[in-house]
Amino acid sequence: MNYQLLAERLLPGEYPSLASFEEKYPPRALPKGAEVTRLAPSPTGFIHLGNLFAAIANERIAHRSGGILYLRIEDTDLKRKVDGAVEAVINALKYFDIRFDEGAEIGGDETYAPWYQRGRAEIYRAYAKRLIEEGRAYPCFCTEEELELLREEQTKKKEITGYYGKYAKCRDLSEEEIYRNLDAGKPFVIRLRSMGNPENKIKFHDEIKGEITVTENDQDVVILKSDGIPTYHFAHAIDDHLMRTTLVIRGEEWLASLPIHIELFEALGFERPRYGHNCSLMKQDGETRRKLSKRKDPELSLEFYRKDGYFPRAVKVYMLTLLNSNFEEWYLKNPDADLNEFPFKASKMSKSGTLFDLDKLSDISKNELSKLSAEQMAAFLRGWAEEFGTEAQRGFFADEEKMLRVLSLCMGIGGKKRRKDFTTASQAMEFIRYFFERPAAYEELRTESAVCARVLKDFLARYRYGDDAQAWFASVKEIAAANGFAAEMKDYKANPQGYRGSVADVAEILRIATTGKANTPDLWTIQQILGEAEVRERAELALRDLCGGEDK
RNA sequence: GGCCUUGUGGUCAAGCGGUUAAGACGGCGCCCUCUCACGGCGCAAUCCCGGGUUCGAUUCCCGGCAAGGUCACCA
Repeated sequence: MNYQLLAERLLPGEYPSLASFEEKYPPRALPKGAEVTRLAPSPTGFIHLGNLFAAIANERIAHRSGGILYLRIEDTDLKRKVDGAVEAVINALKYFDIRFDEGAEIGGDETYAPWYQRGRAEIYRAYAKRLIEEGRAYPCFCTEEELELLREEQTKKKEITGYYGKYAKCRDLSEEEIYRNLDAGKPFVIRLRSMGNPENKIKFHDEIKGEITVTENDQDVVILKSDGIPTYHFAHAIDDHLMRTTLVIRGEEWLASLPIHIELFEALGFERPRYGHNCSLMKQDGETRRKLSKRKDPELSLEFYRKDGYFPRAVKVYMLTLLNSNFEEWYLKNPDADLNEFPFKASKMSKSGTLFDLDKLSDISKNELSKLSAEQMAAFLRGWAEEFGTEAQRGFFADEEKMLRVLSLCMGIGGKKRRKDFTTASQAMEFIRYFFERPAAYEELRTESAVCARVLKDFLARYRYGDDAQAWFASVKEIAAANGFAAEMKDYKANPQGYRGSVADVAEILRIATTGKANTPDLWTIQQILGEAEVRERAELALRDLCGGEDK
């Protein structure tokens, strides 16, 4: 068979020589050891935790080594295209401090452009043409229906499904048959003529998993679809070679197609990049666990974290602790270090799927947020409120000075110990709400309401706004004593039967009256922030609404 | 079903022939001048199973089992 002629018939016209591509996209002039990594999403615009997970690994490895991280868009499937998706991806990642050096919509060095695969059609076809000329690729005229039938037949016979060996009908079509089909105008795809044998096992070094064995590929995979656009596999081999990628960190789901890629690189005569296949994020689903799915699991979406107001650095720290097992220890020792100083290593990446743990994330969030100054916290909350908060919540920021005092109190700024009350912006806004709105409801009291009423009346009679914390608490003790409560905790503990309760119960009454809640930071400070008139007002209100206005 | 990967407390995990089998999150208990938060102390809880190899296996080998991934003209 004259492959030369066939190639010309299949992909007519002049294509740039393969050598010219090598020239146009030369090896990168980077210092030794510098890694070139990439992110290659399809333009659905949906970027999720799994993407972020891989993105952080790629970014860290590239930049730790003095290399390059670039963004390539795999838009070979039109069905997946969504407008504005690329910008969405870039912005979402920027939020987590992941920046590209070059790539689609990035600017930077354009030597290796175009970054959209649709813009590289000529390149793929040129290589496909060469493969046809060499007899390593051939046209296939099978329809999708035929392939479907084949699959059913194979399944029924319990044989391996796919287009290979004796099942590859078009692999050995005669020259005559090929041209007859072509003349009839039948659509065709280009398939690789695989030379592999699945009996052969290949040892392979994976940067994350270590030594693994893979089976040789024997599938005559499609490399060019009937519209002349390459499949992922073919585009991957060509792009990562021409863009001079040194290390491909990608999801574990690609491990199964590694044999195809190995054969493709070999057929094309390219040196392979190194690979690292990282585990996926899992979720507990009843008895079993499964890969986080974008349809079922809202927490997979990055949007979920933005809406809830998770602090970006916290999410990043959490990802890092999952990504590198020694990160947590390092971070404990260097709590204030720049995250980029951590010596990230692909070999420290986990081999097995990890269950996503919201509790852990919350804990990290509390710690991260507690490191902020009141000003930083206010800025973070305001940013969140402007985008996701209610009108009322935005109103909290009207009095900036008050907001700063509130945050300082809730974060323990100025005290001996930092408080850690906040996990997310939405939770924090709810937490500080009583500073800005009167209680709409009261948490349950341990003390009967008639007694509460007396305590509140006493409080109203004795409250002096000018009292310092000590004097204030002394008067709370007096109120306690006057109403049959133990003024000293020790006394109460020594003789619980002898009292109606302790000063703690009295404090609870006052706390719930002024905030509606049983648990808050220091009450005296809260009252200082609220102001005398407001404190009295709330006590009166509580007397009426909480205690039914009971007198005596 | 074939192939590949993975199997240490509830979760993330150190460990890589001899350890009281780290640490973190979560849970529980106690302490900490009024609650909460913070902090401190403590408790419970783990080497998937079965065979080998070895004086000795969580660690090495084999075989099971389980979980996950993948088998498209999607990436």
